[in-house]
Amino acid sequence: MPEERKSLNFIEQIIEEDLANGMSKSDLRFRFPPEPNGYLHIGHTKAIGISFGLGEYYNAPVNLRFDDTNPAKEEQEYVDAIKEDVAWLGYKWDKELFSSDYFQQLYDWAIKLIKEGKAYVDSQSSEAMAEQKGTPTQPGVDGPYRNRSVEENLDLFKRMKQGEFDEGEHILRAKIDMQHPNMLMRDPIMYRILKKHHHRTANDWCIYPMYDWTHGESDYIEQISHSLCSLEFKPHRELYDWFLDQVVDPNLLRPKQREFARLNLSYTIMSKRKLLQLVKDGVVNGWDDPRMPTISGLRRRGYTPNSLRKFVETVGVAKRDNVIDVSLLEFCIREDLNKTAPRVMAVLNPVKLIITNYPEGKEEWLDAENSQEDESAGFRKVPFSRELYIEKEDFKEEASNKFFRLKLGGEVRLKNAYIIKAESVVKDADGTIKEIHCTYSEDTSKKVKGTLHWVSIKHALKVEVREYDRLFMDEAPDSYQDKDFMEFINPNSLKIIEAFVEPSLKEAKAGDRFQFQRLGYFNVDNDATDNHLVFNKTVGLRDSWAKQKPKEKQQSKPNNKPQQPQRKAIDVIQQLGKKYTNLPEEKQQKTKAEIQKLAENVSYEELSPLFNTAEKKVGTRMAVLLTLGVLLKNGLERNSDVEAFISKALHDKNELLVNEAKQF
RNA sequence: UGGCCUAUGGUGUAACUGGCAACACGUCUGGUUUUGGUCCAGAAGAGUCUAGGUUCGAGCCCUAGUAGGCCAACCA
Repeated sequence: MPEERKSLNFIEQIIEEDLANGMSKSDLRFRFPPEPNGYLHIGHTKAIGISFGLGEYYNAPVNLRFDDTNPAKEEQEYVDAIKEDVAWLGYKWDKELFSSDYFQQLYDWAIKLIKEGKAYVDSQSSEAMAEQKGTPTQPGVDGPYRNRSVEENLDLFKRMKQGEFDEGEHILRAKIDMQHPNMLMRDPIMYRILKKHHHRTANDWCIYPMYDWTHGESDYIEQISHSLCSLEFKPHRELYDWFLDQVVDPNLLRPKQREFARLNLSYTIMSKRKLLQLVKDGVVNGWDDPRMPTISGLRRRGYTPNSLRKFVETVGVAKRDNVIDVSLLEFCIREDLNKTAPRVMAVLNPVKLIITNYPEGKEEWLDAENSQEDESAGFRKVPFSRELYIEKEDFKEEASNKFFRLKLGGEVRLKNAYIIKAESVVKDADGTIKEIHCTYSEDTSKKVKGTLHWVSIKHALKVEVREYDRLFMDEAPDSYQDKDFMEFINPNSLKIIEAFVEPSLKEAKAGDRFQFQRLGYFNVDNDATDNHLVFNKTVGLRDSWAKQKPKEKQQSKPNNKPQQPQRKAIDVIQQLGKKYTNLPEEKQQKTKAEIQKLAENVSYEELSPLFNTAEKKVGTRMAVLLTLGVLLKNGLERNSDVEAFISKALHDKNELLVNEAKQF
């Protein structure tokens, strides 16, 4: 197999290098370390995809480790939700672990550090310590307790553990360097007193280790080879390494922290704190509200694990800040559902249609294809009768011939059924259309441009449909320092309507996904009951008609815009010039002729700014020179700028340029 | 008066470690179609933040700028 060389992202490259440098493949081990203080969102999906993806790729174990060092915020509910989400995405963790499993080991190591004079108990207020810490631009100063004796530190720390002090009275700090340029190295806190119930260790502890002290050591205990996290932890790496230095056994594997850019999605927010606010303020109905960017929200909305995995894979891994367009997410779910979702007919915004030449009381059960993308999906029966619902949007009394749908006197195909012709409408006093009267023909072989979906009124099921729009109206709602993200909430993000669906949907179960033909993908919400179906709109179909409509309006106005603004000759010349020097000679000649031809349409005013082109852009200067030649031939007078440009070309190192300049 | 990171079409990532900038989404044409969907064919759009330098040759290496991000929680 000629094995197409797949390009590796920078993390994969690091791993490949480590492997090349002697690390054994069997030493590879990863971890996903969520804090159980909220639900996972789509940003976490990226982190999960990276670490678990690497695990799958290298057939290496991946631990699910809950980083639970802050009993004030963490709850069992979140642990359960996180496990459910990771499993739902289709990943299998090796071990389910908790940082709290390591509290004793961490404590023992802390004692060791104290004994070695590398940690001390500080007894100041947090304000005093903050002041001594300095700022990013100013070094810190040593505090008064920095040089306590080992004995005193040991005594104090043990008494902290025994609960002799109140919260805030003492903390344990690493003794590093208060003047360090990296603020995290200015004697970071290792332990604080927290007299809180912990979801796992209950009241066993009243001192809890901080993130930095816990994380690297946990990685080390688990022998994680590559500890991957997001970019904001980059400055922590130095401290991560320092803490590791204090305890590592050179015979054991030493974990390596590497950082990637987190995922951002347009028109949404990704902060757990802000997501929690949406839940608490009742803006949404819980963490799994289908408008939420949480994994549980997307699941309820109808997204598939596959689509999400494909999405994070497509997005890639790098180190620069990014904002992914939601359209990519939508593409991924459409792509997946197009292949897998059975098609059905549903009318969301009905208008009554009567087929006047169809016998009253007659009904037929017609064959309908379940999926044109999947032959094995087979057929089902849909009932047809004299009175139907179609979408209001699908009918106009009059319309241009760009409108493929039904209009008076026009013909259209009813999906899976007959061709009908609109004859007349019945309106109420306001002029609202109440009924459309049609005739039908049983000849279905005729070619007509439009095909409409429909349901038989008599047989249709009345259901609830929840249509969602983006939760925020701004592309980056939490990017403003002077505005709160809540200001951008879209008041119309949820629309609940009553709709009619074909009777085959009667037995649909929560979670089932369908394509409502010509409309979009929908799934059955958990709120559905046996006699009240509820559907969520996952995503609409691509709609090139919706895109055209605004254009149609514009066309009614006097249309005097040039269709395609002709590109300026000078721009084309610049473009040709770019590659000039790299071209083989034959092509150069061709390009040269092209430039000279275009030059006829260039003015001096357009050309002169290009005299300042950077020296190394030889190609562009070449093109400018050629153009200048044409202008001079056509009677342009030489001025000092022109002379200077030519002379500079004459003295260039590039032979081509010099030769050309010699022509002048 | 700091430290660290980043800079490639509208967006996101590539470019075999120096050889005429590729892929996906999006946009626009055209074709097929009992979904204005899917599918198929094609197009436009970046000379790689700027300025120097090294080189026959630079997105890639060097120097100096510029812009953006992160760092001052007893959060993770």
